[in-house]
Amino acid sequence: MKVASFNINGIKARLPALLDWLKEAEPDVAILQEIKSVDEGFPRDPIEELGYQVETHGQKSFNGVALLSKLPLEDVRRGLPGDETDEQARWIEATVVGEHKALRICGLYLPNGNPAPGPKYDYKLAWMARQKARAKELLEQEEPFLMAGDYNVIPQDEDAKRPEAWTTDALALPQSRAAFRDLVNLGFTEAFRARNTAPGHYTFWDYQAGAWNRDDGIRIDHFLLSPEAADLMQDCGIDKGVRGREKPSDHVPIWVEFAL
DNA sequence: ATGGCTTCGTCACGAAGA
Repeated sequence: MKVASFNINGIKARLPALLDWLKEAEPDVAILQEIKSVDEGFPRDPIEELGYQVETHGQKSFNGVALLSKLPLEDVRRGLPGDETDEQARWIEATVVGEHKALRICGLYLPNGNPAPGPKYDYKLAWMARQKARAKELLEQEEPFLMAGDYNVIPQDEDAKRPEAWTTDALALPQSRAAFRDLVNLGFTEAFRARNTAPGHYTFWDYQAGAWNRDDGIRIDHFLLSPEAADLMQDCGIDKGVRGREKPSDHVPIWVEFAL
């Protein structure tokens, strides 16, 4: 079973690029972030025509996450628990039922947090604390589960082409990195780094300043796997080439193949 | 050396992203 995550930066602007990628990458499950659409405005039809069940958690203009699956999705849950006043659509969960086992999937779009310090950074750290609480609950099930998406965290210096440019940024501040480590250290496997320790692998290149042409990227999209999911991982990767296409998102897809 | 863009919503530009 191939599970992929892709921050598409607007479903309306990205529909052709998304459909092209789905047809060629053929993920069984695609976790989308920044759909920037309300649920009613999401173009379900062309995606359903490719054989996907579509579950969205959207809002107007900003944020918004979605799950696409060729296998049945059960127990869909929208929103990150822990703060009833939080109106930002950044979290969606569902269980995908495979041939032999089920996999709980959490799709997330973690707050950017800039400028830091400030209220947006406080929101980011509070959101990460809520994510940690939810992760603990799910780990206690001792079943395969994963949390994937745009974490808006550069875990280490080797995850940026120019780490010195990010030292005061919310994506790389020590507190952000500590919160990410704290989460991983609950017992998760960070899929990409479990298989590849080399620098120079990125998932985001800014639209500005010719970042793509200079390969001036950062690695901020991640898969965290529970022990039971990590045992099933067969391969993972980054679809870097997608960034060089017509009208691309500023992120590229990442994926994990499971023996499921 | 520096700055360079793209999206959405609503209607020419502001806000947000990272």
